[in-house]
Amino acid sequence: MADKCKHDHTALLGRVKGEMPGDELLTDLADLYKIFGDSTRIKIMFSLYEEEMCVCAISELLGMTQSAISHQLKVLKDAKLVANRREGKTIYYRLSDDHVKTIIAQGFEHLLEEDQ
Amino acid sequence: MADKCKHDHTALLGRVKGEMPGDELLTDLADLYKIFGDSTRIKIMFSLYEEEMCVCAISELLGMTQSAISHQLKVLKDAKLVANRREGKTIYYRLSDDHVKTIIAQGFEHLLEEDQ
DNA sequence: ATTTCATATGAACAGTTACTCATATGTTTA
DNA sequence: TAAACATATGAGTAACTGTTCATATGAAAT
Repeated sequence: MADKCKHDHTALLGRVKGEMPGDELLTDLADLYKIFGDSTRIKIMFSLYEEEMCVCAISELLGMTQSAISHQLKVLKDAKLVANRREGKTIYYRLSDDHVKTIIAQGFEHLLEEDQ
Repeated sequence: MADKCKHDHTALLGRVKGEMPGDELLTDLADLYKIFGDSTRIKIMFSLYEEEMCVCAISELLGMTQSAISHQLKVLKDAKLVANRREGKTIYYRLSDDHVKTIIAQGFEHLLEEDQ
């Protein structure tokens, strides 16, 4: 699978392989970032940054259908990035974790530094 | 586009809209995370965490074709997440920014906390 | 009980993406 | 100059993803 080249990488590869986390963990990490990698989901998470919101409020805020928002909320909930509570017919969503805020803030910092 | 509901969200939406960054910035943020959301690219970035590597070394380390790695390195370079230098026929890649490390580390923290 | 309202969900479709294969580019060595 | 080597890149393809549309679920009100 990996193409051959004439370099001798044995020492380097030994070192790097030792430091690398396992495949499974790296895949999990990629899957986590995949969820942040969609503007609709990012907007949903930003909407919930300060306070909880019901589905139709998010839908109205983002100008998207309730169905589209619900589908994405499911993705976010499966990843445990948001949680919800029911109050009658209405379901309120919130960020489930302060890490979500930290991750978003970190990405922002990167973006803003780049602009300089 | 957004479905109607009987709730009155005017106050809430006013507040949240004021706090939300612009659409363009949120899209840029999603695009940044999109790049982290692929296990091959994550593995490449981890490979470069401690020291620079040439393309064929990465290819050998990950057990993938040189072409596949080169394609992904281009994505990473276009996003300015990696940089490279030439030394004869060989091209060495490195992380272009300490932010890359911070972003990865942040995601890891989230994953590890979840496991508890 | 039936209707209304808020949300969830399955199927289908269009757009995107990551890899493979073949080939091109750029550098060194013979 | 030609051959060998390291890397880059375009086209093609299979798999994935986000939205829409239609419908289902679950709770409250009539």
